[in-house]
Amino acid sequence: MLHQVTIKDIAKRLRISVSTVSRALRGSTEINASTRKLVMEVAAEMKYSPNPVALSLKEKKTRVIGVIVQEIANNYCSLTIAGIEDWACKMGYNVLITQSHECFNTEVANMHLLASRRVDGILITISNETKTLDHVREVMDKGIPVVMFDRVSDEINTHKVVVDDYQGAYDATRHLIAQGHKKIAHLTISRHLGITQNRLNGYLDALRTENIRPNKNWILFCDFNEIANGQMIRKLVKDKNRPTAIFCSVERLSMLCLKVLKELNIQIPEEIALAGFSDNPLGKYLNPALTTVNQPTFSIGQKATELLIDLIEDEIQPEAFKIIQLQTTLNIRASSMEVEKASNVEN
Amino acid sequence: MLHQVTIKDIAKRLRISVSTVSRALRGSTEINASTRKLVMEVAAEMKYSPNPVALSLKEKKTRVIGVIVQEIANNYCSLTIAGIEDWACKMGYNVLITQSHECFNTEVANMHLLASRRVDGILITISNETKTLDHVREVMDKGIPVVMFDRVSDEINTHKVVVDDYQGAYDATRHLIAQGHKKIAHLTISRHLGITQNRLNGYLDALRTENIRPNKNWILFCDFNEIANGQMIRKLVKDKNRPTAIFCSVERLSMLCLKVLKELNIQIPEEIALAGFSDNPLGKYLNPALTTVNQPTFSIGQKATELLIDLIEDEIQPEAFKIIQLQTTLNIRASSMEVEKASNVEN
DNA sequence: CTGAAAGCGCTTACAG
DNA sequence: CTGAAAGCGCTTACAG
Repeated sequence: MLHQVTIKDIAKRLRISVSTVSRALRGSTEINASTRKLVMEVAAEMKYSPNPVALSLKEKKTRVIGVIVQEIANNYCSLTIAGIEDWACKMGYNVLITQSHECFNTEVANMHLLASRRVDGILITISNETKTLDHVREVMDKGIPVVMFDRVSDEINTHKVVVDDYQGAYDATRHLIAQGHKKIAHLTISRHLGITQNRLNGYLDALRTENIRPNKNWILFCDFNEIANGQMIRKLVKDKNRPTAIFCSVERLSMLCLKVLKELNIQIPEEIALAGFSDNPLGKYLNPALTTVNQPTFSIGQKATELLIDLIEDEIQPEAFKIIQLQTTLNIRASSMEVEKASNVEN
Repeated sequence: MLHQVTIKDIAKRLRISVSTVSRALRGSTEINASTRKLVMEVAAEMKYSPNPVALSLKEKKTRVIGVIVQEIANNYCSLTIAGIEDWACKMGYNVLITQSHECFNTEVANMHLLASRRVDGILITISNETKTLDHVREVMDKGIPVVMFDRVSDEINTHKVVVDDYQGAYDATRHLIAQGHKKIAHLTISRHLGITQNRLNGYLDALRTENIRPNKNWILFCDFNEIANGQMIRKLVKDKNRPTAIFCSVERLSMLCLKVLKELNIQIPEEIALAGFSDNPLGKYLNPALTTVNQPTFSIGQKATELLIDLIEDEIQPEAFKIIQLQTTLNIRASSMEVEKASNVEN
């Protein structure tokens, strides 16, 4: 790299000390106005820009926020990241993104990486595999604030930003019931994740309101083995006593359902209706258009970042941590509508 | 932030000098093996991790790569970013992502931000609005290497990674012709972008092979005003002499076409066939499943990062810069298939 | 109002 | 083999 201009260069040029240059640049009041003007002019002329690395070393602040998500290329994640970037940028912070790829060990390694990079704070949504939270406690003990979003954990005492998973699942299930369904299956992910429990409870409570007894065989906990998942779904829908509707807790499973049902030539929604959590803007163009519970992903990112920067910059720590719960919205589309209604579908 | 342990702490604990600690940690050969062992043990015990900020200041290297994309939440961008992260991570670099939001001024500001953050190199795909490249030249003149990907510019002499836009457009258009179409429209973006020109040329040359005269009214240059774009499309397809197929140069326009055609109750592909560049994994689930030209986005990110790190780390600059051209693949689906064929469609 | 000095955490040429 | 010193770019308490 060629030489970047430093305050030393400005000082030399003006034959004054670096202290004076520094003070002039920072707008210190104890500097002679004319000196200040001179320094500013020369700085502009030489295209001086302060070296943040030097500042970081001095201040022990990097103005960098570390983020751990599952997968950048995942639509949900990238929308959240956009929200994070948005708020961070406004507040003069930069963002360092890492991915766990849903692997616990990678998540732990990322935590250490971010801490060693001396980020000012960390935003995390935990992996599917994560069951212990020592790695999170460890960085918090080092004094690095952490805010959890989306997939959070009760074991960690800090600010959290989630969507109202319970309500979202409840609304979707109530909708399926309103369409006449009583035999509703639920496809979900790791049993031990908070969002799994909350969405499951929303589903169960919705059934309960209509005195529908849940069928254990219709609640499927899936993992990341798409082939095995596909077989579970195939078994579910080929059974004599099969459900007439399926509610999926994540987009990935909705898509897999769509695929399997098409392969088996099962009509949606005539034979089996479909609804699921998803934020993909293409959802409405699917075949059939998919009924989705949408999450305010961009806002989640923004809000989590706002809370984190508060923790970073506030002298006094809050006596109580906040749990922000954002509302989901239900988008009813062809995949779950009674057939006669489906003809005048939204686009 | 609480106190993070430094080499000074280790030195104090062992009553030796920081120089010795530093050398032991770095595995210098001129250190007594037993001293070295001791230092390593204490460092591990105290959970020492070197402060990269101090190193950056000394080495004038941050091991951070800056990236400028249009929009993180855009599927194409996030896939590329995943590839960038992948390679950077392997090489021990971190990535700082910024977004131009397709705005020239923001792109320039991001360029300055990244330079002032002292990134070791920059990866950029230019905005829709970008017509002058002085901001790119400026950072390169400061000694910060730049690699361009996707939307590149002839005016800048550096490594570039692109897909074979010409061939991708050519293949898609040839396919439409093979399906019996002669009246093929082309929807594209800013006229002055390289990718626009290349895709347009691929389209035109494909028509030429069959002696089909291009119709100027069927080549639409769109911008970001979705309403105006929608009206252009509506006008196109409501015309008496309308095309029987539309080839879109970007996903956004394919989706808009889909929307407009559905609104007008025009059957796809029976009345108008559709094909377009897109990498959305949901493409095959669309209604109808969309014929797409797919780009190897992940590889683009990886390759661009590889070339950038070469520029950063190699002592001698290459005498000639490379232009890497990656191949697209055509995925033929229901939106462009002759109806009788469409019945046994892939899923 | 201005300057010399110390210090942030680390490395390394120079002495010994 | 080990240590004291200088330096990366900057800020700021201390003197004057």
